[in-house]
Amino acid sequence: MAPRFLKIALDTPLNVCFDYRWVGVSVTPIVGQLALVPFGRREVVGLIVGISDASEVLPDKLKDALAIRSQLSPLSSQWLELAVFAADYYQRPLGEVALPGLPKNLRLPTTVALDRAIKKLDQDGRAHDGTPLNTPLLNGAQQHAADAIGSALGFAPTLLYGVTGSGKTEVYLQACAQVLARETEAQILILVPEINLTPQLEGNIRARFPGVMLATLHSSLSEGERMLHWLAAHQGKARIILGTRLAILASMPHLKLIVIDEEHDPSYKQQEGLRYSARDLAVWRAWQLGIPIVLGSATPSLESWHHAQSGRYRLLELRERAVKDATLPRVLLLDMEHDKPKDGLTSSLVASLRLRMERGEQSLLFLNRRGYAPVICCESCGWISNCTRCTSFMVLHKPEHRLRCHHCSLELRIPRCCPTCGNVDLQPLGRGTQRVEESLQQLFPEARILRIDADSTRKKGSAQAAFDSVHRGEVDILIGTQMVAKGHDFKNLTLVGILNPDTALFSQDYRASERLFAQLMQVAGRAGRAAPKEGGSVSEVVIQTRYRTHPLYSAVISHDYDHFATALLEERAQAALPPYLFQALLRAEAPELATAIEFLQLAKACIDPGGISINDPIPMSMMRVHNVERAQLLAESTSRPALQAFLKDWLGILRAMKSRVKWSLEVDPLDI
DNA sequence: AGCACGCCGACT
DNA sequence: GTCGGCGTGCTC
Repeated sequence: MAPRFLKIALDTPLNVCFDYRWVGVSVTPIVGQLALVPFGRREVVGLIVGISDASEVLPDKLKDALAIRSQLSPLSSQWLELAVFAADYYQRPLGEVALPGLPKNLRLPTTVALDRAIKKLDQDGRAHDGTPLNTPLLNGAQQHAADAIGSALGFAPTLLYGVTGSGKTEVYLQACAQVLARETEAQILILVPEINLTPQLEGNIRARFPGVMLATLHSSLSEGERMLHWLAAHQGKARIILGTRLAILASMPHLKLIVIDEEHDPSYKQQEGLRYSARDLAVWRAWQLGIPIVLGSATPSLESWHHAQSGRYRLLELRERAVKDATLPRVLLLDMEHDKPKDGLTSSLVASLRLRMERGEQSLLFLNRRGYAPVICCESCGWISNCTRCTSFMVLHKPEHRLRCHHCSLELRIPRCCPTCGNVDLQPLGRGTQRVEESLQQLFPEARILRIDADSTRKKGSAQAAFDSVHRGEVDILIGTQMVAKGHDFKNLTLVGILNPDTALFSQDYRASERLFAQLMQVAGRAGRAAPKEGGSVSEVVIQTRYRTHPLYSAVISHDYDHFATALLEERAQAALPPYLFQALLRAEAPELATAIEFLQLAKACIDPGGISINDPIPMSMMRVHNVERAQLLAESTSRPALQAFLKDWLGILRAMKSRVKWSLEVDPLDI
């Protein structure tokens, strides 16, 4: 038989596919299969994206492919199209999109792990019975939403806007039940921001659908588990796939519904490597497959809200809390100008905490700043603890007796005296969770206080243990960073105190207020999720602020996302900002800022921008990290296709420049 | 990105 | 005399 030529995508930054000869007779290659090939001096696994009788490559350069992974059914043409779309949209090589999403064990020269996983799945003779167990009764709004989602056919994007505690999860589950019942092979993808924060969801799904196989896909799986779960999804055996953003690139041949929980959450955006938005790719995938997709949130992203307002997405609303008699908490603003805080706590907040203590109820204090103090300073000469490698402060971590840079992880012992003037009196400035914990312990010596932040939960499983002890009622006052804001359903929590949100009000970043609002609503939503007890407290959220008249706080007080979002959208429209504008950010880094800026100037000058507006290069807001200096260049257009076409040409030129400067492009950047 | 080759500094 | 620093060049 004449040799066949395989076009293979490999995981390299080179923006091309590579041709190989296939001379095997017993195996006929198929597009979508994986193949082991020699590449330079190594052997790697690539994806067959084309097969033909001829190759443009000179015959003496061509090598033979070594093996085809024929025990694995080919990835579908639709999955391939998804990878091609993502590669084009984010301007990355196809192989860099298609291959890193596969389990590492699939990309090894040996197939033992694959063969083992296949065997294990073959032995699983589950009935695939989608009948739900113990389905709770929904309220009217929930039932309407579940029916609307569950019965939708074709591409039907829905924004499920439901206040915190309104029972969105139950709506998803009952919509899932309808889809599973209707189509015997249907698969459902449920995306969550971080799997660790929603361990109860996995349990809920298993309990509800004991007859169907559930596969989870997230970054903390072991390689063996990842292989097994990915394969279960690929073979169609897993009918519910629960995962984080990376799961959007899984192979699910019978995908019939996509659910994106907390769709506004920034963790759907990958912040390194291929900087994709799992939410956006999910919408594309639903469109491609012609299936319904639900985006759920109490504080939808402005992008999604905009689509709902314009009618592109269907809007479904849940305005009531699902638990009978549970109401949204009362929100109060504590004016720090009049009630001067001592150790970061106003007297009113302290009184509220005391009240909860007396009634045996739990309180939560939210401060989005870990460590003891964000900086220490010398009062006599003005020295402050700057990081020597970054444009940032070294944060005081008192328990460890260390100064730590949160950007490059540089650690120093706390200096005995000022490095410039020798003064021994170094003072912590500002406060983080550790310092608040210390003050609370002095204020309430008898209280059981627990701090939850990235530092207190470094060990694997310790976050879960901490949350469990809160649920068991072993904690009176919980203090934490945004880790405590999401998802948790604390039944006995009646007070949420928000310590220092003002800094985000006047940020340079135009998305800061959208994020702050979402965060405040989220953490406020931890309070009052159960019906109030006889003689118990009314659930309250208290916000310590110096700007009590700020419209953002007015919106939080009235739980009024609609008006707030509409006002923000109006501002964005007037200022010509996303979602009315599309952006791409070119970043460059070098030992010296000037080198990075120079490169970006060259990048700006090397092309006729046409209708695209290219700003001037500027240093990044965190200019230096780990002794690398960084700058950025923003390209904008009101037309997404125009921007896409421009980027394709631009990247071609930039790649051809072969500059020594390290650069990268981000499409639809979140942080500018 | 890997992984080689290649040409200059301090060490068993 | 070697080990090893990272510049630069290539991968069907």
